[in-house]
Amino acid sequence: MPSCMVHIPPSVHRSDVDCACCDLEERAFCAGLAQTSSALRAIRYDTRMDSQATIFREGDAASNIFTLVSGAVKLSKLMVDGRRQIVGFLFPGDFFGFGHNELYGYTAETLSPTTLCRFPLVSLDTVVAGSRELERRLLRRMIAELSFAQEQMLLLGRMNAREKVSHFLLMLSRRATHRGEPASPVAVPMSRLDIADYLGLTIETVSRTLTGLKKEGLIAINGNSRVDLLDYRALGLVAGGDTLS
Amino acid sequence: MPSCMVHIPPSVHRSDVDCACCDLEERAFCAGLAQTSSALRAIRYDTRMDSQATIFREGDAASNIFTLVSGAVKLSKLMVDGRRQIVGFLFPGDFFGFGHNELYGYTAETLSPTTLCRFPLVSLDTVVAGSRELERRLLRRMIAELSFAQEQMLLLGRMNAREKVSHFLLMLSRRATHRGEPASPVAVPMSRLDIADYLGLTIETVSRTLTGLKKEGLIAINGNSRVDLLDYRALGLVAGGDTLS
DNA sequence: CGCAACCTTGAGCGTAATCAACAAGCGTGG
DNA sequence: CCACGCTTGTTGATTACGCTCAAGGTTGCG
Repeated sequence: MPSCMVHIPPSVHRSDVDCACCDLEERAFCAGLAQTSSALRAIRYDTRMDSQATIFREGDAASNIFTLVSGAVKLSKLMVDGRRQIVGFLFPGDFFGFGHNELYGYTAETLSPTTLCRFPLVSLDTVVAGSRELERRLLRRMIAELSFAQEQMLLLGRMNAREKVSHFLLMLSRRATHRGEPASPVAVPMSRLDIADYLGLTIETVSRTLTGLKKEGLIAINGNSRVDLLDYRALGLVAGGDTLS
Repeated sequence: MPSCMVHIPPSVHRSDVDCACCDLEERAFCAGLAQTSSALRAIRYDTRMDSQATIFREGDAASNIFTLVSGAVKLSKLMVDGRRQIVGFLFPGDFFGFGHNELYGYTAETLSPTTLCRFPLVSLDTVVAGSRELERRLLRRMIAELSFAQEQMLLLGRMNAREKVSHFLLMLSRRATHRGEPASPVAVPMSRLDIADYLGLTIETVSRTLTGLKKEGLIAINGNSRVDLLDYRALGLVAGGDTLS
């Protein structure tokens, strides 16, 4: 890894680092294109952020889209009285920031120190117009996102606490393997409160359910941010026979 | 309305009716394009279906996408034990049928006698490749759909029964006005069970909540499939201050 | 090492689910 | 045209799952 290790100053800066250094490989929506599309590379900004930082807020003018390069991000929506729903957790390779009616529909915050690839939307529009392949990929990603959102609706509307938590752990594991990490000691970068707001539960119920699964020997808990999945088969059963038709 | 009133045989047939007869105007994703894109027009099939008919099932090979021309459609996901989550209700102008991994992620059924515009996906791919504008519109629609799905997550995860039902009625009303129908005596083409499976409630709770709202004078109920919204302001308050930031 | 944030555990409560009976539409056929 | 039966919706009584309120433990960071 030669020029990839070059010093990257903190915070935001115009990137002159070649996309070849991006270790996301085929997982990013822009994978492979940045090499071919100098236009895309030209509008790219690297952004480094601390843990627990706000990337943008619900209702802000949607002016950028982002690819998550390293770290983790949560997307959330708020009600006036403070009730919150987390609508997504993002990991390296995921993208976010498409707004409806020019506004972001959710708040985006980092869960850990994070590296982002930022694309100004106006510039991106013109770039997309120049790349059939890029637009095609964006469409495909949106379809996958929507499909995932519908799965989540099933979880929120029809699963009980045990099913929700099991499903959540299996999802973390599946996504970890998808980006080349081990399936079992799975990293849980989000707090219990975040998990609760993602699953439509309270923090107490999440905690109780996790201890329940632990006592049954399905999982082991290491220091609150790491969970071993000891019995996938049983967890899958608890998760309640995924949407079978 | 001249040639628009031509006889259309029942069931599926290759359409030779001009899209100009489509009264969806700018609401359909293909609006305006069918006139200009003879390719799109060429692959279009009209489909008529009875009420309570299955258009496709969750897990079927995704081979078509559809635009709803008239009638209403529900999209649902099933769990092995029969629990069901409705992930969307569709009205004229809406489109559906994009599958993830070549498979439909939900079952689509009609709620009333329905007219569909069906586009074979393989053909559409090539058509889309020929129309920048078409692809752009599809992407925009997907973003709007995703945004709506995230709203629904907030509803399913964080709202109580009263808020869910009020929100639901207001949504029906808003969408009715969007397609040029009156806001208040709003058509409710779906059963109580469908509403329950959409809101993550039981049929009894939906019923009780509706009678509750009726007794408070916020709505009036006409024959189970028509509701008058008597007090938008109050309903909006009950709906619990929409996602405010 | 000390403190503060986060997590766990417990007791009691409340909302919506469940179980059950009844009413109201609605389509069919006598 | 009305009676019948079936489907759909409403209402009631009771239960249970997860929420709330409260206290006690951990963890990790300065």
